[in-house]
Amino acid sequence: MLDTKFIRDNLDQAEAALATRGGNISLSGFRELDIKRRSLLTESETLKALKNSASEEIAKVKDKSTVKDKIAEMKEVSAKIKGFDDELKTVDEEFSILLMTIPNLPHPTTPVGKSEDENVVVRSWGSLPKMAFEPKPHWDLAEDLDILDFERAAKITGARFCLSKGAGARLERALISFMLDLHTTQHGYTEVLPPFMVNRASMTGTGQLPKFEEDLFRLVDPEYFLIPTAEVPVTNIHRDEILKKTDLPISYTAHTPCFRREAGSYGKDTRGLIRQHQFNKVELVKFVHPDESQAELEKLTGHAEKVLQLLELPYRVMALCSGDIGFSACKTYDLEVWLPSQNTYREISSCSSFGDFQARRAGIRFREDEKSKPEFVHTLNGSGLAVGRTLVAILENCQQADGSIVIPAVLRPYMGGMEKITK
RNA sequence: GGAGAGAUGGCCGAGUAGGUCGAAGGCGCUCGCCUGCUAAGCGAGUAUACUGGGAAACCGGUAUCGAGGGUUCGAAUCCCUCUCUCUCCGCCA
Repeated sequence: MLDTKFIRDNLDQAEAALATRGGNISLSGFRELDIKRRSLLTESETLKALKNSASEEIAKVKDKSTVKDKIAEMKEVSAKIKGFDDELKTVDEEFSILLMTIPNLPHPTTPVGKSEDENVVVRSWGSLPKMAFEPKPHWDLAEDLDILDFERAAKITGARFCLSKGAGARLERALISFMLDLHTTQHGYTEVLPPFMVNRASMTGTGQLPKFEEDLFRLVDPEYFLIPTAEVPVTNIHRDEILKKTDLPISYTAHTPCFRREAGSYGKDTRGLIRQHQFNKVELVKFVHPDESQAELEKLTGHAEKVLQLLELPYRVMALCSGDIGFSACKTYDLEVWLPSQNTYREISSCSSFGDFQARRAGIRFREDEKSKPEFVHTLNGSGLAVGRTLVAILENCQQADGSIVIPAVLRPYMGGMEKITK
């Protein structure tokens, strides 16, 4: 959610910034509703002040029969107030829906561009594997090794689910442990294990609702949502709280499964593990002082990169352009890992700063010092990493001519010393 | 699933035959005084949001006693619905 006072005073500037996201985001309704809302508020509150002072007088009088006229008058005033308040409620709802559906303003350092084609390569790491054979896609490798079973998962549930088996299941578990251990012991994050279902208020706090309900799995009774990312429950840990400045920055890491409808992506990535309805992810979430958020984004991105470096997987860092960043984000770096079978880089982590956009929605604040008014913190998060896609990258990058997989050295302690996955 | 109890400010905790209660008191915290140091003591202050005025300091209005609705001139106090917490019973990983 944007700052209403800021938009009120800088409507053109805000509109211009939003225009760089593409689409037609008009703020014309904002001014109208804002004015209407405030004028109703003034009328209603003036009457309420009148009513309050009259009530006080009535209270002082012992013999109520002497204030009959006043009581009758106030009855009318109350009815008028009700009228204004009903109208105000309607306007407020409209106004808040409008505010909730306006995306964040891109950060000045976010490159301007229309689509993902205009994202900017910031840096690359590692050298691409040289294979003296045709690299196989991960689904063929996994099927030959009998470590992933898509067909049976489809039988159990449906399309876009996967059953991991044997060394595959263990490798996934190893990756999760490795990532969590790295972030908690080397990068200063606190591990949390949150609920995988959240309520509507939490989804609204981080920006998935009200606009993106069709992307979510929803339970009907009670109405809960399966989390599409740990960002949701973890950022909401501090919803409606005033944090101590000395507590900042707060850094959490969490492994959770993530659930996504993937509506509207029916044709894409239908084979393999790239796009699933359920996948594991280790998430990094930070609550920081507003002055630190850009520096913290660089740090957080570095923490995600470290995972790829230790796994010796080649990747590149992309700065997403204004047309490609997410709804709540003001700046985003994507990490893209090399996939030999596709001869391209694919997203494996997305690291974003949100400014005070989420904090304002979710009411997450801090005080600069004891006496000052609460201010909104800045929030950030990033994948560190998407586990399923990491598994894909390992299978594809570490494959051998005979179809076996050499396990990255850092994972071997988590695999009981196993060095290679073979038939 | 059944029975019962509860939800008040940073925390604890008063407040139900509706009226001067944004809310006693205590703790904590901040500032000042006192004290050789520490402890103790004394005094003052200490919620949030929206909104009007002001360059600002600040001043005014409104709302908020879990959430929403109702009764009333007036509700923390009465009525209804919902949410959450706790206790006991049942069931269960």
